[in-house]
Amino acid sequence: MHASLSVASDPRLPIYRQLSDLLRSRIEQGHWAPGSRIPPESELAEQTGAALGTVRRAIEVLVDDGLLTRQQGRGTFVRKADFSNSLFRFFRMTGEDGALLMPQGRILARRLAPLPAAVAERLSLRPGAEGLCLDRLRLVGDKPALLECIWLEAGRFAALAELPLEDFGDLLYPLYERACGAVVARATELLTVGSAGAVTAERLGIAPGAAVVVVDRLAYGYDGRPMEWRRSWGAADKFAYSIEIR
Amino acid sequence: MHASLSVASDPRLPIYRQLSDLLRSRIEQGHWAPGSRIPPESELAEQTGAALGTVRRAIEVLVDDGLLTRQQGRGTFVRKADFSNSLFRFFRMTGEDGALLMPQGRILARRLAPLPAAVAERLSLRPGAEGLCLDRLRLVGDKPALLECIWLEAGRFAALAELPLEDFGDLLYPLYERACGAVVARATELLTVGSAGAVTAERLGIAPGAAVVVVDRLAYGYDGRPMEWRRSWGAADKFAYSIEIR
DNA sequence: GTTCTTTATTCCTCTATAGGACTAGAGGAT
DNA sequence: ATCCTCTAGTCCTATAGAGGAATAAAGAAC
Repeated sequence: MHASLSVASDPRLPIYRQLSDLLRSRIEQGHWAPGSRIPPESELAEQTGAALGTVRRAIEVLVDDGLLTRQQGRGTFVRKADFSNSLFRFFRMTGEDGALLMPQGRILARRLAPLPAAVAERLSLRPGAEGLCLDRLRLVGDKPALLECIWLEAGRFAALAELPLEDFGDLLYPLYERACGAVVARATELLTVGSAGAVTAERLGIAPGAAVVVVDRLAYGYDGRPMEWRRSWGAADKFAYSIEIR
Repeated sequence: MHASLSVASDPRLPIYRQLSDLLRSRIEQGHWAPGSRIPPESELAEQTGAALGTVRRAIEVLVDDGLLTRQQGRGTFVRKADFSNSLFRFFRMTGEDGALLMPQGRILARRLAPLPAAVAERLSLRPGAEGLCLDRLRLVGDKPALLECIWLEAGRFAALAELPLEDFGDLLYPLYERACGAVVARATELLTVGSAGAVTAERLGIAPGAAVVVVDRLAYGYDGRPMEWRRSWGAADKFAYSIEIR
């Protein structure tokens, strides 16, 4: 327990809680990089003075929270978020034959502009701060599937303002990491239903006024701070989402 | 471990897994009723010959699965599912002042009829088996919010075919339990978007052809068998659903 | 009668320890 | 080269036991 544990946690909390808070802060502050292995349980136990079982319990909390993954015989790793299939979470995007198709991403427009007030607030930036806005179309098998409007902080993502549009590739989050050192840890999404405006409809290849599902996403880094805000539109007739409740 | 554990589980599995399988089967077979307390950990440990920590681990599995809840100082209980706020999971249903309102349920129609093939399949019943169908309107503050079409197996829910429509009350699942001894343990839901037909639109008080969110729900009992199928329609402009992803 | 104390029961936290299972890599046998 | 064996490192399973915390109910004190 002692020295290393007294960092910030409430000492009235159980040791395993204090320990998991400690590990969590190490991860959030980038002390352990995403994808890397954290020290073995035995070492953590020795360092912190807690019993092995207590360390395991602390790690379990973070595994349940999705921050760590364990692999027997290999170690415990800081989890890298994987959004590669997030398109398929809500939309049925298969070809005529039912086969899964790799979605493509195409940047339609890019511009620097002051962040809209609502976006700035969600990104925890001051209103009017400079932002980078990307209009993006995602295609599945050459058919438009999703239209996206993405806002980023201009300063942190300056590299993207210069990059040729052809070099953006099909996935943005790996690009953020490569070009700007920004790693997405988690995101929240809000789903609503609306109707397509003229431009949206044209780009998606649907009738103006047709129902669309709108997904607002706020993506956070490992430091817990919001990083990207995006709004996506998809044809409602392609939408399907299943959940388990109890 | 021994005697009591050898029931069905694969003996190559860890003891805590075998134990959780055993407890699960006890619950699913109604050996321990929903809401009731299961024997204390110490007693289970003694009965099964496993160590206390192993029993706790087994119970933990079922707690994570939502079958049990623990209460320090009181005991461990078979969880009763609570669907009372499931309406609010997907729809913003507040009054003009933003206050939450208690939803009402009103049965519009009831009839005995052969189950449609698709419904019979989902309920694991033979096609053409006799079913009980309920058309139900859910209101929030006197305004129509959700239209539901519910299918049940006629035999098991015979009591509902006789009950005066006024006596159904606002919540169905407690009624199933009172009148038919059928307890809902969990459910799966599938969300899609469609447009309102003439009848649906009229009953929901929206324009014909307006977008609606369709929720198909299949509810299961503690024995793991499907019990009720229902399809709900709600105005799409009231729909909002948020999730956390990582 | 109300309030406080005590006690029994139950789940929770933590320690300590031992052996098993899985992975990766080094080194030897064929 | 390929396959096998061995070893070290790591997480996983299981045991035993001590004391803490929350609950509920019985009994004592006022």
